[in-house]
Order: sequence, then C-alpha cells, then structure tokens
Amino acid sequence: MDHVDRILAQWNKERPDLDVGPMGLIGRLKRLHDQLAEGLNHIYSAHGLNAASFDVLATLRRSGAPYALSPSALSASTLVTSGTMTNRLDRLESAGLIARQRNPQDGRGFVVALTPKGFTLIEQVVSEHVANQHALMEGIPPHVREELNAHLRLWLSLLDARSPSAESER
Amino acid sequence: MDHVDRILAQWNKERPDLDVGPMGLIGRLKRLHDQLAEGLNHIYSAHGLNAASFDVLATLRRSGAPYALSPSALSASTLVTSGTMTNRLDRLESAGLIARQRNPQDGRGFVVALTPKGFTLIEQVVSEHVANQHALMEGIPPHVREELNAHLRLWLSLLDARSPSAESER
DNA sequence: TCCAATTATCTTGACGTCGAGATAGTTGGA
DNA sequence: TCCAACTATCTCGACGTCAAGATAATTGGA
Repeated sequence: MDHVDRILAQWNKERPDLDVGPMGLIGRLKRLHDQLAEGLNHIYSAHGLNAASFDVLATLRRSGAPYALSPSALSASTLVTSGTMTNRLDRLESAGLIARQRNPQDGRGFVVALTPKGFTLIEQVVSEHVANQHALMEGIPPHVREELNAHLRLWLSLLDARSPSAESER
Repeated sequence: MDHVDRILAQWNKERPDLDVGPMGLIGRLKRLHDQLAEGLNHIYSAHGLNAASFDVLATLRRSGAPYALSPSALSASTLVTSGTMTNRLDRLESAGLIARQRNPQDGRGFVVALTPKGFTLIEQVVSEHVANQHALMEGIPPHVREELNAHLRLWLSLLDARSPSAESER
C-alpha cells in the first residue's frame, strides 16, 4: 500500500466508473522518476552542479575531443530550447567550466567548449554519477532489469510512433 | 537505436571503463516520463489547466464530499512545499475553481473547497484524463503491464526503504 | 551585386517550484 | 493568567524553463 495505491483506492471509492489501471502504472512511473531525480541530484550538488549543468557538461564530454559543440547542437542534443541553453551556458561560463568562442566559419554562431577545469570536473562527476546509478538499482535482479528495459523501450517506441514530434530515431 | 542508445554508444566510445547499463534504464525511464507528461498535458490545457492545477483539483475531488481540505493537507498530498501550494491556490481561486474560507476551528488556517464550477470541471477533466491514460498505453499487452507494474513497484520500494525522506507507507 | 529569406543566438516576460523567513494564531504548562 | 514554543499559511528572492520576438550574419537567386 504505497502513495499510488492510496490514490487509486480513493478514486475507486469516488468514481467506481473509472478504470484506473493505467493511472497506477503511470503514477508509479512518475514517482520513480522523481525519486531517481532526487537520488541523482546528490552527486550533482556535491560538485556545485545540478541536472541542467551536468547535462551540458556531459554532452560536451561524450561528444569526444575537442569537447566542443555549438549552442544549437547542444540544445538539440539535450532537448531544451535555445533560450534555456543560453541561460545554462551563461551560468557555466561564469563558473569557468565552459568557454564561448565565435565560430570563425560562421559569424552568427559560437562554439562552446569545455575548459580544462570543466573537463576535469565532468570527468570526475561522470564516474561518480555512473556509480550512483548502479547504487540506485541495487537489489534489482538482472532479469528484472532486462524486462524493464525491454518494456520501457517498447512503450517509448509506441509513443514516439504516435507523436510526430521530436525523435526521428534510426 | 533510439536517443538513449546513441548516448550510451558515445559513452562506450569515450569512457569504455564505465558500465552504463543502469544509465540506459534510468535514461529511458526519464524519456518515457517526459513523453507521458506531454501526453497528459494535452487534456489539461484543453480545459485551461496544467499538471499543477489538475493535481490540486483532482486531490480535492477524490478526497470525497465536501471536497475540502486545508492547504497543509493539500501540500502533503501533492508533495509540494507550502509556498508552491499558496501559488497554486492563488491561481485556482482567481479562476473561480476553488474557494478559501477561514477555518472556524483554527484561526490560523484555511479550508480550501471546490466551487460548483470547479467540481463540474474536474469531474469532466478526470474522465477525459483517465481515457487519455488508457490511450497512452494502447498497444501494450496485459502481461507487459503486469510485469511493468510489479517491477516499478519493486524498484520504488527499494528506493523508499533507503531514503529516510518522505513516504512512510502503510 | 543585392536583398529577401533563412539561420544562430540572445533577450524578455511569464510560469512553477523551492527554501528560508515573516506573520498571525494556538496551546500547554508554570 | 501568561508566555514560550509550536503551527498554518503566506511572502520573497532565486532558479530553470518556455514561447515569442529581437538582433546579427549568411546565403541563394534575380
């Protein structure tokens, strides 16, 4: 009897006409998402970061040398708007973790690169982050992980197929 | 090969020392969460609501007659801070969907109740919301739903057991 | 060569959320 | 009866995000 079960019980009493099966699943997924976000945040904040700044630094790091991308490429990769990316970059720049240089090939644009300080930091934080993710899944048996992964992938693909929005796949 | 797979492939190339299995699962869960949130939002916004206001109205509705709770009870139920609840209630009150009355039993507090307009609205929106949730799971076979539900419940219980934070259960 | 259309990025204003602190009212014990 | 401690709610300031629009530079075709 968790938080979600209590909500379903209330609906069953108040609106017995509704089949709230999907609500249970979706609700539990949301709760899990929130708990995981909180768990991940511990590592970020221990290094003066948050999910937004980690997201940018990690994207630059995993893009490979020279660890530089345009703001447009970054916002496309991280699925946020250009305004949001401007804000993130402003903060990371004043923290000295990234540097913006004008793109010599295209005067309209910039190239955003990890500074040595930014590289060193993200290298460390990513290691801790991955270890933390392992810890957050501790106790979940391998076959459960496999099924979860397969089921989430299926659900995601069904939704992506229906929403003509982002995510072209391939 | 979806968005998550591409990220994992980059990490495997750049940091082959890291085991990013859990990252795949957690990443996919986050993507799914975001897609579902977007899907749910369609119904909310069609009625001038968003997730925050729906959350409050639905909590009042499923609490049963007389559809009234204190701001504290509401923020506890919806897992947001008191400041956030004040903001939500301000907006719902100016929209005429809820009414705040001083609590006659305790001069410090208020009682927040659905107005007739608020009740009629949430009654309709909840019906559409539940139908929408069914639609968002269309194509997922029954046994997958059962396994997903069981697995998410397990994961959630493991996390709750470890974080002494909210969620006392029972 | 020019310029209208396009593109890259930043700016602005509105939200929603949080944490910390302020305000007002209640309560239990000396 | 008083008042220190507690409680309910609101206020304030800082973030992070988005949508829409502004600014500046590039580009392709007449």
